[in-house]
Amino acid sequence: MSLSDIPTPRISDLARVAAPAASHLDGLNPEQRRAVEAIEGPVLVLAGAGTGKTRVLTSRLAQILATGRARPWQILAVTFTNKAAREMRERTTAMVGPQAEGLRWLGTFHSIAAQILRRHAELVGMKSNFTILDTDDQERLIKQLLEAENIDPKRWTPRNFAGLVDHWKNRGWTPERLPPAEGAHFANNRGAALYKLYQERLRVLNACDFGDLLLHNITIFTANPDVLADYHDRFRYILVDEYQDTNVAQYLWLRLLAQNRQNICCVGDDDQSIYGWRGAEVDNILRFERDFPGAEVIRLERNYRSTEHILAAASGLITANKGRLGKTLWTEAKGGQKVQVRGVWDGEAESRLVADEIERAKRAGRRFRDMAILVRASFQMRAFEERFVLLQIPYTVIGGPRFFERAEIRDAHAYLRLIQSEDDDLAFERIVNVPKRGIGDTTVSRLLQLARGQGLSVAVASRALVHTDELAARTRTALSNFLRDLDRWRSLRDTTDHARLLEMVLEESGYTDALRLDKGPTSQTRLENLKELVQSMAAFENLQAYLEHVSLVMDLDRGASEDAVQIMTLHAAKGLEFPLVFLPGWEEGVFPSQRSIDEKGEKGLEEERRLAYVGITRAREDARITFAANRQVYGRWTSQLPSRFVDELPIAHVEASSETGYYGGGPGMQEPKSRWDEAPAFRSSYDSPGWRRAQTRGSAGGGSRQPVIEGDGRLVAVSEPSASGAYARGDRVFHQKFGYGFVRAIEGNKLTVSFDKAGEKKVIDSFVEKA
DNA sequence: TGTGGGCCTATTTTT
DNA sequence: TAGGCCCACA
Repeated sequence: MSLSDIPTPRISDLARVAAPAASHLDGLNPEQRRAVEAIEGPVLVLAGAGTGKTRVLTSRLAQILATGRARPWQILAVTFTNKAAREMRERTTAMVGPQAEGLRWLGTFHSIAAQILRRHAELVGMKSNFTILDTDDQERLIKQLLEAENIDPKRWTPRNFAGLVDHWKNRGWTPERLPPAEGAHFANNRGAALYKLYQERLRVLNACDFGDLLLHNITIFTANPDVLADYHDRFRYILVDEYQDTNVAQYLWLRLLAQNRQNICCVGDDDQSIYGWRGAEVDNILRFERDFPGAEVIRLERNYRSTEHILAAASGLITANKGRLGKTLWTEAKGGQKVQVRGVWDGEAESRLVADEIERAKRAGRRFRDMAILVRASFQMRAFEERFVLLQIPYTVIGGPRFFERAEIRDAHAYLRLIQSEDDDLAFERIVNVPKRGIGDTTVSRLLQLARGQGLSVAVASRALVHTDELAARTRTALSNFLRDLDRWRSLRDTTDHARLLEMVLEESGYTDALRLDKGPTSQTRLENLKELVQSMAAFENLQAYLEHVSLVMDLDRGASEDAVQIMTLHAAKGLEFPLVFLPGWEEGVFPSQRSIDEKGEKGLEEERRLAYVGITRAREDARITFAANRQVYGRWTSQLPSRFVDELPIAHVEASSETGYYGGGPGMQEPKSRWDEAPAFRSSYDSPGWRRAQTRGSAGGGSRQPVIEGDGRLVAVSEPSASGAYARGDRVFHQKFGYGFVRAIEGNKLTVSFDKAGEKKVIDSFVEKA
């Protein structure tokens, strides 16, 4: 949520802001005010998109503090992202002043759970300086485990297993509590045993993964009532953001903490639950009232973001979902632009259209940064990027490979981790031979073996080994040099500034030299990334604090404030808003994603629909949906049907038009129905809802009936044998993609056409028309 | 220890 | 189509 959730202040409001008295209540609408003032007892705030959710949360914090019900450190306020936590802190500070600094239990689920776990680590057999593994470490650890257990890593990938473990932990299942059927999912019923082994390895490494943070908390609370009672005493009020995204483990954690005082306030929107695939349980929000009897449910339905048509279009779409708590958003911003829906010939035409409109909007005075392109999947981004580069439209891709996940950053962190804790085997393995120092895989696996056998960490085992004749002389020297360097760096740790220390390490280890010598195209960027890393460290007190930060805060606030069009996935767009939003790729299979439907059926489809809802509601003034008849996916041309979501938009709030539109795809392809420049032609698509078409397609006989054309226009799979014979050799024809040409040969429904510009191509007859 | 070729796989990803 | 990964080979 952003500042614009707040209704635009009037002059009178501004005057009032100056007065300190209870200003956090000013300008709230009645429902918001109720949500802020209902402090005691369980409260569920159903906050629709753009209804001022963050405002309510922060005002509520302010209210609790202002009424003296609790001191800042007696409030637990949890969010999912660091960004949300930061924003809540900032906005609360703006309301109540420095008092907000004391909100030491305001943070993400994971960071708060980590703090709690550090205090009681010994209760689950860990030391309080445990390492938090990220997914990469996790997968490498699992890989070793699977290798040791002789499990075919091709058939059963580490990633698979990591995913399963994550899923189990999200559901609150420790190895002991894992339902027997679950273990059967991996490596012929060995899942449960492997899970146990994995947890044992973690314990030996004094490490835990993200899922463990919550899970260990739950174990501690359940097994130690006194500890839990201590937190009951401490946390007088609990606030939860984005409650619809909580998984079972988070839910259990919250319930344990809230069970005594019942002062829990959860804010969320069931219609914006889009993380089911990551373990989020919409059920948590749906059954809040059962879990917390006597809970007050408050609906925020007044939207301050979007115009009437946008809101109505989104609301209409989402009504197709079952099992909603139900909200009806309304706004005072009447009128405005209808949601535009356009069909285009292919992905290229789509990017061309969007780029054109962006340029037009820019000329009309809109800033680039006020426009966003929200895609379902990142492969859709490329077409836009290419087009933008060509036209020199500035853009930024939000998300994508993240800073802390880059190899060079992780290498640097591995050095730091190893300096911080000698026992960090994963860090040791990562950089023992990076840069190359002649300690090959053979040596490393021998070290590992030795360490395992003696129950030592690899570093300690190595230390012993360099004094024996076990290793070849050259390897031994290399290893002992490496250990010596490590010792030296470690001895400097407490006296040297940590940023400076990293600089030294990178230089002295030869890491930067190796990069400088590397002629690869990315080495320059990587050096710059490292430089940036060193700079970012300055903000932290010491190495320990820094490392804690990077393991939990995988985002670096990097100034992306230039005026550029924003490209991102729909997921990444949640919580954001833009005056003008483009929603491309509304095609069956792309959006809704085929895979979601295949894997989760109706549930998956509903989540996709919520994603569509999130997409539309990001727009303040203007939402523009497009779908293409043809698209290149993984190098093959496929033809697409318009998304069923297009059909589900209430027609009164939609404006359908087409420039190059070609309603291509399924049965409709049979007759060269050509263009449908006029809206009426488009409307006919509403008469036969997309889903019905999709079903027809699915059941209309074996196999794919979609025409699939190779990149060169060669047909590899045809739909119906269509009305050919309409063409003869020498006919002049027009093709949407290739332009004008003459028919050279006819083979069933395939025409060989010599195009004026594009040369000779084979095309399906229904893709051309007589010129 | 480095490299080239063949093979495989392809959503979404708060921590 | 394209990028990543593994293995074989030098």
